[in-house]
Amino acid sequence: MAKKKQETLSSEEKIKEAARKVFMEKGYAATRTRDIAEAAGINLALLNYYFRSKEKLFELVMQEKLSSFFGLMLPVLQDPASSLSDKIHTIADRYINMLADNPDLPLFVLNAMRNAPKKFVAMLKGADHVLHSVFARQLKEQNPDVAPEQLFINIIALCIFPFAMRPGLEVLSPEIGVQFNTLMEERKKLVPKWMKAMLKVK
Amino acid sequence: MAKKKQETLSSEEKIKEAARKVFMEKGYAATRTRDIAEAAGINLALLNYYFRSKEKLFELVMQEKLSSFFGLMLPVLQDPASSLSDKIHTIADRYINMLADNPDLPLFVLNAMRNAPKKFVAMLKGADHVLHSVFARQLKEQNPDVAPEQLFINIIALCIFPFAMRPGLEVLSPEIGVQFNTLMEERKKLVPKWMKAMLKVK
DNA sequence: AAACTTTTTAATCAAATGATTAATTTTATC
DNA sequence: GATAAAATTAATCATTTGATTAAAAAGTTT
Repeated sequence: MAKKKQETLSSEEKIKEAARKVFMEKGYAATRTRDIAEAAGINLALLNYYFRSKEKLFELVMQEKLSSFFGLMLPVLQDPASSLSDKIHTIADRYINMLADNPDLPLFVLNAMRNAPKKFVAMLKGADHVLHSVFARQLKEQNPDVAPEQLFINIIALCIFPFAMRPGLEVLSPEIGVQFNTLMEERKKLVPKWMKAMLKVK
Repeated sequence: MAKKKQETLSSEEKIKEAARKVFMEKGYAATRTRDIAEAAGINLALLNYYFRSKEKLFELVMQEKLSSFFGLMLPVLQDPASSLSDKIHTIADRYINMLADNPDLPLFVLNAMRNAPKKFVAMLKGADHVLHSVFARQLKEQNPDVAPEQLFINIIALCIFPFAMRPGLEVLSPEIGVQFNTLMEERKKLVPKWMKAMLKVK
């Protein structure tokens, strides 16, 4: 069972796990350190014993989440060996897979970027060359008439936004809610096709 | 001057204005009623005098924002007189215009939908027929091979997501930051073209 | 097993926070 | 201009919340 594993985790790791869960679900401000302690099944004081403060613990989680979020994209953008089509396919496939398992990640990352742009800058030092990446160059080669930024925004938007707006979609159309996973699965093939079609637009 | 107008606002209206501003910038949990009182230039007790509680005031603002956010889209989706192409053009144009003036709106709405799906359901009662709208029917007519939900998601994603991810974009590529407004202006024409191209994808 | 270190706990603190109260000032009504 | 109603204020409450402390328990070393 999953329980067995949890029980054998160290207190430090139990707190981290709980912090990931609660911070992702409620965000920094709405999270109480007591929520985390309770979810972890540990004494509140242990949180400060291991992590000094709520903020430090949050930064740890944020660092992790930003890494897994951008780590999935950045190496692909810079890969000189793969074609543009390959890159688009890989990005769509990876993001849709990952977000199916981490539905709260997009909103968490968007909020983190908005609320702490400075820390965020520091974290992504060295990753700030999207515009001069191999990916951008390949986009430009394929379609010199549209700014590569536009198409970069598009692939990210098409892959990630559906997950961010899922709760809204479920209200606007309950049917979408029940078939959401299927729709996202379809998107793995559709996004590359759509991108290909958009690349032809002048 | 803009000041003149503000000074003549009633206390009630000053509080609402300040609440809009602070809630939009920081979200519900991170906002202190004292922040709002200070921004409004009124005594803290007046907030409760006019609005009973922080939560009631927030719901008022949320109601307003959701209305302006969805009110822009829903009538278009149901318009039997306009063509599919017209609808797409109208939606892109309106959203990009509106979000240029309200950059925090997307994240605010996404968070509101995620955090209070129940209240959100109540608010949008009667607007829950995206899938059976004229727009959805027109999409289906134009391309029976792709679920209309997919293309509905796409136009929303292409228009709204760039604003939600703007802080991230500015870090990933400072150049995008400076030319953001220009890029969004270009998108008014590009989004309809892209949608047209995507509609042909089987 | 004594001495020492690390981990864990219960109790508590100080500051922050949403809300209320009672008094005062301003505005409207007669 | 007196009287009542509405608006505003300063002071205060009760809780919540992040964090600390001092003591106890568990684990390690010699």
